[in-house]
Amino acid sequence: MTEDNLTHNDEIDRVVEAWQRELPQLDVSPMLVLSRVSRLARHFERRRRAVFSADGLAPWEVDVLAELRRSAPSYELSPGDLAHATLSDSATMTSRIDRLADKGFVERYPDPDDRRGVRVRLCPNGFRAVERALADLMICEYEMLAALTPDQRTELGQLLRLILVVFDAQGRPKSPPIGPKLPATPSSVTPTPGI
Amino acid sequence: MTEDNLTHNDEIDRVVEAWQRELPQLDVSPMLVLSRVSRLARHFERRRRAVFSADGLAPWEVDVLAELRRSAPSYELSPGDLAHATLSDSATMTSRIDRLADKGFVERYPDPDDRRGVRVRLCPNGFRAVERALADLMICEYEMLAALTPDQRTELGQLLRLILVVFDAQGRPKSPPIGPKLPATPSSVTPTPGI
DNA sequence: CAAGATTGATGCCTCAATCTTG
DNA sequence: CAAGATTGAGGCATCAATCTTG
Repeated sequence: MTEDNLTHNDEIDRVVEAWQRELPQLDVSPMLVLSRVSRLARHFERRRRAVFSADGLAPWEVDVLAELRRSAPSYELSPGDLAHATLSDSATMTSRIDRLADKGFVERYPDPDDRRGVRVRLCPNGFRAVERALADLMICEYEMLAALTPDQRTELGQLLRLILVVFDAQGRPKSPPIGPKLPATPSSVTPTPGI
Repeated sequence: MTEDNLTHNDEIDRVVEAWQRELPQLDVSPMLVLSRVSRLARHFERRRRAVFSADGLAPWEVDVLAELRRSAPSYELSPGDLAHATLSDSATMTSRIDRLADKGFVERYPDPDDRRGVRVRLCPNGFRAVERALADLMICEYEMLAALTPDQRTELGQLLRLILVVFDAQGRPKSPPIGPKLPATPSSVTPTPGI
């Protein structure tokens, strides 16, 4: 019965097949890439949560600490930098820094060059935590890619980059890089950024 | 022109380069795949939010309604089915169904075959909403993949499936497929599901 | 006014019970 | 006891408004 020839294997294959049956006039083939990306990201996030919980950390904590760790040798960034780097809201970052400071992982101090600004510095405590978490994470990630050959991993990374480059290149504007783009009523917005 | 050095282009290239500088002893190459997946998923989620907001819908609403829409011809599923299909918590699904029922998109009624169970049925209201949202989403997704040739899209989908199959195949057990154990010592776990 | 950061309100998700039924 | 669904508590994110400084 279920002896399909290699083509119908994961959940997305079944989803796309169902859409083609229900809405034959709609081309849902982009799902074969993007729904898989979403779904895989959710699985990955669950793994990250499990791995980090062994160290008493949450994924968002590692995200922030890792950003600071990589900013060596100063080990400090502004909240705005952190928000942009982690693709999160500015208000979210304020809250995150509060909690990380409470745990002694980072400390805040006023930016000497700009009185509006703040600098967030990584404490030794956070330094050790993030390095341990990262090592654990790499073991987990390595396992997740076990089904791929080295060449396939390289190829997969390159293909994903082709899509990401569009976002990260024009990524400077903190506003959503591309507007809602003609859903039903283009309400006089979105000057059509050149893709 | 852009033929030779297209190696350092997206954010993940810079991240990996920084880690190799800071922690040369740690192999972070899995990030070239998995960090890109995560990051792309976040970008994608933002787009989805923007697209659906034009229809007055949230991404999680479309997720649930789409699952019901594809369950034709009955157009009904149990909360547990929906939770599993959308990779979300059982409690989350209860809350979602509450809110969708308030909006008249779905309705709940007791399972005639199992008095513990509940059936969730798609209302005409939700039927129309999800079909419109899906059409808008496909336009958005198509644009996001514009940088790829058809062959590249196919290839990318296949490579992602190789990873997903491992999750979706053994996905039956509701417990996290792999325990939070072994942060440092790969002792005896990971039964290596035979692809 | 614009940029940077913060605050409070609101909404959604996760987790640990709890209740009912098989 | 196990499965299915629900509840309430707590945590985190998002949004709009605010305050300060360039």
